[in-house]
Amino acid sequence: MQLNELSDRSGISPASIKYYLREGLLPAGEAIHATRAEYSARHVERLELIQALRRIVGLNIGQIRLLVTMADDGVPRLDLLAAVQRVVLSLENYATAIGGEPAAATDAVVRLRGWPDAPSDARNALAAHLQLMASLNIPASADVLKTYSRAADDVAGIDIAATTAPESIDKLILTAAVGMHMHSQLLLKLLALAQASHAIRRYQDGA
Amino acid sequence: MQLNELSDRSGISPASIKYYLREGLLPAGEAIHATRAEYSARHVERLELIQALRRIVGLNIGQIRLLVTMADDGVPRLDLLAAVQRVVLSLENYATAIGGEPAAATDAVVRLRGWPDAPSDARNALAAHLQLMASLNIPASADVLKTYSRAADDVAGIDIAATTAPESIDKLILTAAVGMHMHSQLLLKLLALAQASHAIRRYQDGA
DNA sequence: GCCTTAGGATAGAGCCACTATCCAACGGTG
DNA sequence: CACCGTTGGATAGTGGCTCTATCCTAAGGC
Repeated sequence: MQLNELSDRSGISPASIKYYLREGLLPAGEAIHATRAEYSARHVERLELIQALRRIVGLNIGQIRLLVTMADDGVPRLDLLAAVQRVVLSLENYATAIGGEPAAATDAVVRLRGWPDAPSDARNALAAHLQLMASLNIPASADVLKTYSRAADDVAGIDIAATTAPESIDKLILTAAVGMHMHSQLLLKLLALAQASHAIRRYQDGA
Repeated sequence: MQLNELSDRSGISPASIKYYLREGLLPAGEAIHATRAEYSARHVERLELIQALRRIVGLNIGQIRLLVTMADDGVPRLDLLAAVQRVVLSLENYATAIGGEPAAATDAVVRLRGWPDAPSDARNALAAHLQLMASLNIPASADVLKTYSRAADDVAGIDIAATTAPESIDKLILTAAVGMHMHSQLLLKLLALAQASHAIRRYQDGA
């Protein structure tokens, strides 16, 4: 198919498709000659992925490019999933190599939960975040960490089954990213409702 | 103090301060005459609030204006806190009045947790989010909701004590918004680490 | 009474994600 | 065989957002 048909099938304007081509999110079609190129179902799928990552998950062009480049380079799926986690859960804005008290608190959480003692983006991000909280005078007590980490452990335990049946790399990224995003947002919404509920109860009992 | 001193004390450029004045985030100083205005400690505090909401929490100008307008209008603190929750936890992008299955699931969660059966932004957002998930073919099972809501309930239970000692309305907004943001991000980081840990264990056991 | 400076208004910058325009080349159609 | 319409490719423009820089007028201090 040619550009116009690709546009019709994906619902994305030709101008935007050209933009994605320029930005390296969408591989070039097979050039028939100077002014014709043939696109395939793979391009439709890629556009669906791009659309979902933009509109639903809210990633920017650079983040999407990172993911699709990894996919096209054929990096191992675990690395790919780690990258998805990094961009979807905003683990990327944290410098590595945090030391001192936050690192110790992070280690304590890992031991408490019996999680494998391996370095990861998530672990760095957690340590960095604890440091940030401390610097803002919002210390996270051991009690808070205990309760939060138990909650996270419980939730992660039932989440993990979701990453199955990847027909294609693009589909894998799509389901992983969208699923991760929606589940984290679900937890946040529930947290909001729980907070509101506790606040109501508290003010009613107090009044 | 005058504009330049306000700028020095807050670390915000005079141009930006003028911008905040124009946008209605910062009340005008007391006009001495046509070309002089006197600013007070209240303005410094307000600028700190604006800065924190922008840089740390990541709110945009419109969201900040909403909060400070409410504060200046003297709305009840509970309403103010609800508004803070709405913008910090992104409850605002959801239309109200969701019905059908998602609303039923939401009601079930409320009953299960023994939360007060009152309408709220959080409740609407939850129902809307469940609807969105269903439409994306990522249904949230009763099991998921049970585990997630228990986690949220636990976390909210220890969070609620944080909202104390508000010396001023601006400080109340600041601590509430920053605290809410940092705690929700903390939970997300822990969730990321938990997910990564479960994934590692799973792949190690499987391999 | 003059010169520096504050305040206020307006316009511009820089980033992002598109979107519209322009142009040369080619293929289908008559 | 010639021509019109469309395609692909490059480039420039748009709109929203958050500032930032410039300009001008009116005062206060010396």
